[in-house]
Amino acid sequence: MHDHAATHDHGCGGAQAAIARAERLCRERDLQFTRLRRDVLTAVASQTRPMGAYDIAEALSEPGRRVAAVSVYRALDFLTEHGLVHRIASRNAFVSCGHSHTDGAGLVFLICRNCGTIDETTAPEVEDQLGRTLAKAGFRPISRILEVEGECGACLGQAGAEG
Amino acid sequence: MHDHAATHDHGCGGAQAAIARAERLCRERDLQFTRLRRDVLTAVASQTRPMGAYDIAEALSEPGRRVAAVSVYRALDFLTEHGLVHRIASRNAFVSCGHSHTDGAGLVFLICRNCGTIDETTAPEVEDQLGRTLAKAGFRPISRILEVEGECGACLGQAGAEG
DNA sequence: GTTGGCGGTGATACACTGTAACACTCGGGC
DNA sequence: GCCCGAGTGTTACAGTGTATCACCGCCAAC
Repeated sequence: MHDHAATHDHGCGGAQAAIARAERLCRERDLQFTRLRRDVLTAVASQTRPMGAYDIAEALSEPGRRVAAVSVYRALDFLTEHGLVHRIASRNAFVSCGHSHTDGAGLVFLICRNCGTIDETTAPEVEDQLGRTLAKAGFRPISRILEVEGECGACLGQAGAEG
Repeated sequence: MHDHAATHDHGCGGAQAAIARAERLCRERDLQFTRLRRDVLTAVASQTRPMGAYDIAEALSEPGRRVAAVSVYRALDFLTEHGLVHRIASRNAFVSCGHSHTDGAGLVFLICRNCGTIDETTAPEVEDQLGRTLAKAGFRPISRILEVEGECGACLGQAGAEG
């Protein structure tokens, strides 16, 4: 249950890509990509499951370097503000952004109830329909969260093979 | 900001309807609609804005009757389990269900950033599209949350009239 | 070189959100 | 009377997030 490997470009390899993207974005926007922010992003991006702020703080703490949760929150604020990580409201946790758009709009998060892996996709048709529904209701959207909990394809395949 | 009135069937009148619906549902399913559960539902249904569990506990406490948050949580568990109230993940708060379906599927919550009012609607077209997207991704959904933050029609109308 | 401002960080404390565990009450069945 | 189960009261505690202040490093100004 705890050693479920990444199914696509997350995992340890994904962390490097996330870091590279962050470095580029910070250079473009003249932002400081400090060590703490890099470390927090690395920790989050090395997992396919959402990490809590305190988990991150613990993961980053070593003998001789204690990272307080409050520092992690500040780094997460920065990273989420610039679309490098996303907050999963239903879990109070964070995942690295798997895309390169970094605008944070129109995302759908698929959270597997079995293995805990989070998949991040976009669904333009859903966004279109939702936009129409909101317009009809006279509501002007600013941000939205769409999180689906269920069973991912990998777990369904395993269950089918085993059962 | 704090005296914004209900825009439709919420408010003090909505509470009575919610209670009536809850009583009927509990009778049908042979559930206990106890005083605490009724009081919690009344408190939640009398507001158009989502209430935190501790807000509810405070609202229910009087001289001579202290309602602990943990009791409120248990009542909320019961009420959410039977679709009488909904949890707003992005706010860690709860609202009374404005519909009579009580199955909790396919709901969209519209949260006004200005007045804090929550509107609850269904959007079958959005659900259809989302279902197709999930099927294409090989993901079997069990539950989903869809919460939109923005500006409600009432506030947009006021801003337009004032500005 | 020193000073002063500013953004980021460290650290403590605190507020808010949610759960675990246990005792008690109340009603129904034996 | 006794047991039993559901609901509630109570305390304690874990998890999540913010406020506040001090410190540090960098850079610009003097």
